[in-house]
Amino acid sequence: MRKLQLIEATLKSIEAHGFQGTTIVTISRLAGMSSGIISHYFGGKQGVIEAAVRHLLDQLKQGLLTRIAQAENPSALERLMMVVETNFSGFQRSSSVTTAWLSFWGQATHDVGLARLQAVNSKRLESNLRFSFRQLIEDPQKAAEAARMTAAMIDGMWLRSTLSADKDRSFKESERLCKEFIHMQIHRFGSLV
Amino acid sequence: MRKLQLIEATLKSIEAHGFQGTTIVTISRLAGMSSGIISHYFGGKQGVIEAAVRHLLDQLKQGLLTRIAQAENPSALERLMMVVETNFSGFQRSSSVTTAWLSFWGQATHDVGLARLQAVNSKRLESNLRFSFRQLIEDPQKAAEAARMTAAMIDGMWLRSTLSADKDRSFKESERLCKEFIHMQIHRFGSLV
Amino acid sequence: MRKLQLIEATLKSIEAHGFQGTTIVTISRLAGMSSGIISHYFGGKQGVIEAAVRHLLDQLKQGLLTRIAQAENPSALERLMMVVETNFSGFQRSSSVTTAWLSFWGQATHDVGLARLQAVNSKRLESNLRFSFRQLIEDPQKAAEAARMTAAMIDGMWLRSTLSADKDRSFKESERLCKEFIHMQIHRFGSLV
Amino acid sequence: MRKLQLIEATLKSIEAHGFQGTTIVTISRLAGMSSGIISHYFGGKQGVIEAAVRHLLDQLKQGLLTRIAQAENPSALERLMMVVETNFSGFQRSSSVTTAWLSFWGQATHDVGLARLQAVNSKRLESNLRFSFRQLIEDPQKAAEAARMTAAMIDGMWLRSTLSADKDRSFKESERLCKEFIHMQIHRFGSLV
DNA sequence: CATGAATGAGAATTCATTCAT
DNA sequence: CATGAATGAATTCTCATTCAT
Repeated sequence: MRKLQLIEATLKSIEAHGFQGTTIVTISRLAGMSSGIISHYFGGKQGVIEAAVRHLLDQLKQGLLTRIAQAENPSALERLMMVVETNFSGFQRSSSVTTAWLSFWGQATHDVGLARLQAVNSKRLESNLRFSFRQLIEDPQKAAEAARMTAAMIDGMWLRSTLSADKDRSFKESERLCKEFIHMQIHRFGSLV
Repeated sequence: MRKLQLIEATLKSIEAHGFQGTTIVTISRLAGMSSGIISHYFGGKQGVIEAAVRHLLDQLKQGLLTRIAQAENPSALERLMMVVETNFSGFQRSSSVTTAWLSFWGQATHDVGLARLQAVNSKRLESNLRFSFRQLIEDPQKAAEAARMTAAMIDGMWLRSTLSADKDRSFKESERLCKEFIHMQIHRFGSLV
Repeated sequence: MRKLQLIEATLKSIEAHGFQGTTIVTISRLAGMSSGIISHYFGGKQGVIEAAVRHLLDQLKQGLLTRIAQAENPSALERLMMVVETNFSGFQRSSSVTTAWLSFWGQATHDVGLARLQAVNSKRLESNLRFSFRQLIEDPQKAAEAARMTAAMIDGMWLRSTLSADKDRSFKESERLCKEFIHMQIHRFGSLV
Repeated sequence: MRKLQLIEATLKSIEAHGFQGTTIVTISRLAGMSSGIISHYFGGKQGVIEAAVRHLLDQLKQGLLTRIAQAENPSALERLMMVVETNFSGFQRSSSVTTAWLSFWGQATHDVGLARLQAVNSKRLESNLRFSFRQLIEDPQKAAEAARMTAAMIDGMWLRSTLSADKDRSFKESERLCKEFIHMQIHRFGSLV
């Protein structure tokens, strides 16, 4: 309840003031609460930041699960498309989220807690892709490679879009190219289709 | 001379203490100089940070130019390989540089100076790739797309390697896969070879 | 409450360390509070300085009002004496106040905020005097001149006393001479008495 | 030579940047010299400030002496007028000088060196006036009082003019009123004319 | 439980002084 | 003699954390 409001206020603050400019006061004011509440609920500033990262990761995970659940018995190819769509969903495109992601990456190298979370997320993306590719590409080696490349393509496209001037257009084009890349992979190596 | 030493100290400090933990004191101490020297040479902390980014961008630019100059009359394909090699060179893999890059990306969204530098760099990579792809792929649309995808692949692979546990292995594999991806593109669309 | 304590500490600090030697630390220490409190209450050092000036001006204004209120239906001449007495009252003679006034004058030429406050105060003294002189001197031109000269006499006497070695004696003598000067004026031009 | 240039630069700097904003760099830049030169010639910042005060006092002293020398055998009344004229001369009205005077007064209470210089100057003005008044007013007590009041009137008028919005007009009027005040004194007490 | 006033350590910046050239 | 690069102490301001109400 209040925790979630504070997490959302944290993302908003990072969007509005940047990671450096985000203080306990900017967060609590955006949440319409007192500054003391953050230490009370999260133990400190560090705590609410980590909680916000966890929230982003969870949104990504839940986004894919929801998509899969809504489709009935999706094919492997459909699942791959869903992975892409999830990573380029409106939520992941939103200013507050993109700015936060970038900041978190920068912090991750010096915060073991964030680093661990980041590693889990990174591996999950690749593993999700590999799972589906394996059903389409016979050679496990080739499937793993396809997953690895697709993961990089998704992250790279997302990164370049986030940092581009015309984000909306760029995100749209990125999603298209990622999907095309997946088809390219299957076309080349696929033998099980 | 002294300016370069301070820039290198800045990168070292970001590696050692993180972007947030980097202060004028950590930088000047690593450079073996007084704290006042930074304001004297760069006008302030902001100044030395921007100078450090410019330095990284310049290293990337010079790295490619040097590579091209050393080869005599490199083919378009060779040039593409050189772009990849430059982005995965030892310098770009070094801890101080990778941590700095990540931090800079995080800052770029709230610092117009850094944002501009980042935009220039991003466009240069894509434009370098497009230039070479155009000599190998007849359809300019396809060549542009190949450049765009390759740029994302390079950035994504670099990002994932930087954040991975076994960076060395990951960087090596990343370079291989990026090159393979270029070949894949030319194999599919190439008609001018 | 706390604001007033800080203002008094500011005056004490200027007395003890001079205007230049007065820092946020000397003020807060004299007030027995933390240094951060000044930014919290006054927005910064500049703020507490301006508040202190306002306080001095207010004391001067209230000093006269109180004096007038205590007397019942004072005559114009009595009011003129009260103006003099107020400007040479114990408060205005106190070290912390005299040092502060001198410093403020020095600052006023380069601080628009202080300059405005100083102008208000200067005009109030002259206008108070003019009001009473008009009831004693028929010619308004002469009354205005008397006010102007008396204001200068008061400021000049106060200034010279403040900077003199034997302040106490000098202030006493100054008050006497200022009053004598007023009588001199009325004796010369007065026609309404 | 160089010393004088630095003193003039000091006054210019106080005019341009205020007393607080005046640094060794602003002074030396205005003098077109290096920053080190000040320590070399005056031993430090404090030194050049004191030298500047001495310069102002000297200008005031010399101003009167020159005026007296130019007139041949001036009468006591003429000498009194000259004292007033000297204190309201163009030099004493100039921005760089007025700002400096005010700053010096503020400093004098916490700098024994400046305090001594200020005392000398203050006494000289009164003593100059007393010398002439004694030739016009028989009662030495009355003559001393006239000198004391005139000195205060001059300082007060100068102070109020310096701090007023329309300095030029105010200085002119001040000079007139000070002279009128002197005549008023002689008219009242004078018996030797 | 929630608030927000108060603390004080830490940061960037300024600047008088020094000293090698 | 003169310079100005380098130093580092001092200052202001920020802000995470604490705690009495």
